[in-house]
Amino acid sequence: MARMKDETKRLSILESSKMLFSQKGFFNTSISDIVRETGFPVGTIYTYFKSKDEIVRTIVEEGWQQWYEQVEQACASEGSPEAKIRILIDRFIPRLFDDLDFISILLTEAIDYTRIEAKVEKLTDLTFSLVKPMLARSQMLQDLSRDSMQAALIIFFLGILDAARLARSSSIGLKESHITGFMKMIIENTFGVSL
Amino acid sequence: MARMKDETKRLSILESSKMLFSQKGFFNTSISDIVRETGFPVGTIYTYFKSKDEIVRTIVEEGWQQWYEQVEQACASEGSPEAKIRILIDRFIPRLFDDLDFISILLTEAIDYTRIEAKVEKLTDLTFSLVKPMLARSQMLQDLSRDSMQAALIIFFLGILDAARLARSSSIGLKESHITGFMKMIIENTFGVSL
Amino acid sequence: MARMKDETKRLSILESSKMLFSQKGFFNTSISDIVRETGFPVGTIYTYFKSKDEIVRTIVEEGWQQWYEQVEQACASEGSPEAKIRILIDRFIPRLFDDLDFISILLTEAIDYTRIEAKVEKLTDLTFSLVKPMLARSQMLQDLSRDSMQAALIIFFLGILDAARLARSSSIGLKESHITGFMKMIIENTFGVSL
Amino acid sequence: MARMKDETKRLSILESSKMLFSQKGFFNTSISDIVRETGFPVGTIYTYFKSKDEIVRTIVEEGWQQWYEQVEQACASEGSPEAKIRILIDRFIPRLFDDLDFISILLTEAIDYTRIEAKVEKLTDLTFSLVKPMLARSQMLQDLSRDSMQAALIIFFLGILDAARLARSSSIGLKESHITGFMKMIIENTFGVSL
DNA sequence: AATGAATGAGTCTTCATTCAT
DNA sequence: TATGAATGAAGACTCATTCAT
Repeated sequence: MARMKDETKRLSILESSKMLFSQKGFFNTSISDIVRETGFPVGTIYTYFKSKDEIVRTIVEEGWQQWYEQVEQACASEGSPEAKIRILIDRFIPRLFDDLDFISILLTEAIDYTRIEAKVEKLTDLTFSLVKPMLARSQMLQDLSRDSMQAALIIFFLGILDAARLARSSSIGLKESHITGFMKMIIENTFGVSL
Repeated sequence: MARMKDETKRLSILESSKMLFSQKGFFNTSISDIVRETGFPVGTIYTYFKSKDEIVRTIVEEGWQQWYEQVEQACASEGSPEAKIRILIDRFIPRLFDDLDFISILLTEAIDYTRIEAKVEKLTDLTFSLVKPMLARSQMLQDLSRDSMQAALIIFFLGILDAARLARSSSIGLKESHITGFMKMIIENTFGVSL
Repeated sequence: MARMKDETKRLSILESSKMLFSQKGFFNTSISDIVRETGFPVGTIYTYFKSKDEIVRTIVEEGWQQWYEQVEQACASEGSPEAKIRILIDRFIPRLFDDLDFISILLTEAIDYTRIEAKVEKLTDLTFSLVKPMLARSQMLQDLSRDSMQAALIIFFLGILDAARLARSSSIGLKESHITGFMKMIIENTFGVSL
Repeated sequence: MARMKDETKRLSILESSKMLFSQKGFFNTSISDIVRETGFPVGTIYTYFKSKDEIVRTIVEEGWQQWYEQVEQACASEGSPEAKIRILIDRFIPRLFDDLDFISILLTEAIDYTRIEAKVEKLTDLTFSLVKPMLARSQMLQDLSRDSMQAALIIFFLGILDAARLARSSSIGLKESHITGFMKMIIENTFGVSL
C-alpha cells in the first residue's frame, strides 16, 4: 500500500487557510500564502483540495455543520422553549464568537461560495418551531407569520455575526456580553418571558 | 463648462463601478471591466481616480455621507422622539433598499476600505441622543448604557443591511415590509410607544 | 494619443513563434520561449494575441491565405489548363518548401486549430475546375468524380506537404526536385499531356 | 500465469493510451487520464513503462512492426509483381484504415518519437525491389531512380495516411474506396498494367 | 489633457515521476 | 510487487498602473 491521505494535513490546510482568509480576505490570500503558512509544498495543497474555491467552501460548510448540528441537538432535547432559547443565547451565540474567522469568511468575500440562503432557511424553520409555542402567550405576536419571523431571524442572526466581526476587528468597545445581554432583553421584553 | 463635463465623467465612473463591484464583487471586477462599462479609456479612469481602491472608497464615503446627512437633518428637526424614530424607520431604512449596490459593497469585499467603525460610532451617538429621552419612561431600560445601545444598534443596523442584501439576491421570500414591520414592532414593544 | 499597436511587433511575435512551434512543436514551446526569442515582455505578447492558441491559428490562417490567394490568381489568369498546372507545380509547390515552418505547424500538433478540411475543400474546388477541361481528352478519366478527384488531391497535397517536411528534417536524401519531377510525371502520364 | 496477467495489463495500457493519444493528442493526454481509462493505479503504469514517452514509442513501434512484417511476408511470397501490388493495395492499405489511432499518433504529435525516416527507408527498399521488374516494361520509367521512387512512395504513403486520418475526423465525404481506387488507377496508368 | 500600449510581478493550477509504505 | 500521496518546477495568463505620444 502507498501512503494514505492524512487527515491531519487536510485539517492543517483548512486551519491555516481559515486564518489567512479571515485576516487578509479570500482574494488577498494567495495559494502561496497558504503554502508558506502550512509549510506544505503546493502540490500537497492540491492533493487535498481541487481548488482555492474548494478550500473556502469546505471551511464554510464544515464550520456551519458543526455549529448547526449542535444547535439542532440542543433544541431536540427536553425542556421548555424558554430553556432552549436560553441555551441558544448562552451557549451557541458565544460559540460563534469562538470562530470569528469562520464568520468573517461566511459574511464577506466568500459569500458567493456560501449558499447562505439555504442555511438561513434551515435556521428559520428550526427557530420558528421553537418560538411557536411561545407565541400563543403573547397577544401581540399571536399571528406572527413565518415570513416576519424570518425577517426577524435574519436581522438578528446576521446582525449578531456582523457585530461579532466588528467587535473583534475594531476599536469599538463592543463586548460579547453586550450582545448576549441585548438579545436576552429583547426576547424577554417581546415574549414576556424571563430567561 | 469643462467642469460640468468632468463631474459627469467622474459620476459615470462611480456609477458603473458601483454596479460592477456590487454584482461581481470588488476583486472580480477589473479596471478593464470599468473601461468597458463606461466606454472611457483606461487613462481617463486614472485621471479621475488614483487607484481602484480609491474608487471603492469614494463610492462608500459619498454613499454614506448622502444617507447620513439626511438622517441627521431629520433628527435635528422639530418633533417628538417617537416622530423622529418613525421617520427613521419609514423613510431612511427604505432608502437603504434603494441603494443595495452601495450596501453590498459596504458589507463585503470592500470592508477593508470602509472604515465602518467610524460610521457606526457616529450613528450610535446620533441614535443614543434620540433614544435617551425615551429611556426615562421605560423602567426596564432606564440604565441602558451607551455600550448596550451600541450593541443593539449594530445588530439592528448591520442586520438590516444584510437582510436587505439577502432579500435582493436570493430566492428567500423576504420583503422590505417584513423588515420595517419587524423593526417597528420591536421598538414599540421595547419602549412601550406606538409608532 | 497614446502609442498605436505596432504591426512590426505583431509580425515579430508571429515569426518567432512560427520558428519555435515548427522546431520544438506547439506544446513544447512555452510562452516564455516566445518571450525569450522575441525579447518582448510577456504582457506584450498578450496585447497582440489573446492566447497561445490564437498565435498558432493566426500563423496557419495568414500563411494559408497568402499561399492560396496567389494560387487563385494564377489560376484565374489567361492560359491553357496545362500552363496553369505547370505554374502550380513549378511555382507554388516550391513555394510551400520555402515555408516549411508553416507546413509543420499545419500538419502536426496544431491540427486542431487548423480547420484543414475547409482548406482542402476549397482547394478541391479550385483544382477540379482546373482539371475538368483536361478530363474530356482522357478516355479513362472521363467520368472522374469530384470525390475521386478529392481523394487524389488530398493524397497528393498532404503527401507533398509531409514529404517536404520529411525532406527537411531528416537524413533522407529527398530533394525538392524529386518531388516536383514526380508530380509532373504522374500528371503527364495520367492526362496524356506534356508539361 | 503471472506472466500472462502481466502481458494483459501491458496491452491494456497500450490500448487505452493509443485511444487517448489519438483522440485528445499526446500532449493533451495526461498519465492520470490513462490511469482513469485503464483503471490501474499510477504506480502500475510505471512498472510497465519507464515514461510517457516510452508508451508512445511502444505504440508506434509495435503498430508499425505488425503491419510491416505482414507486408514483407506478402511480398516475399510467390507471384508476379502485379499480384503483389494488388495485394498491397487491396489488403494492406485498408488495414491501415483499421488502425487510424495508430496513424494519427504516427503522423502528428508523437512525430518526434517516431523515427519515421527509418520506416520510410525500409519501405522504399521493399517497394523498389518490387517495382523494379515492372520498370523494364515502361519506356518512360526505365531510369526511375531510387530517389524518385522514394519521393513517389513518401508522397503516396504519407498522403494516404493523412487522407485516411482526414476521412475519419472530418465531414469531408472521403471514402476508403476512393483512396484505393485512385491508387489503383495511378499505378495502372503509370505502369501500363492491369490490376 | 487624453489616450491606450507597455509592463512584469504575481496568479492559480497541472503533471510526470518518485518513493515510502 | 503494488500502490497512490508527495513533489515543485513550470505552465498559461491577468491586471493595476505608468508614461510616451
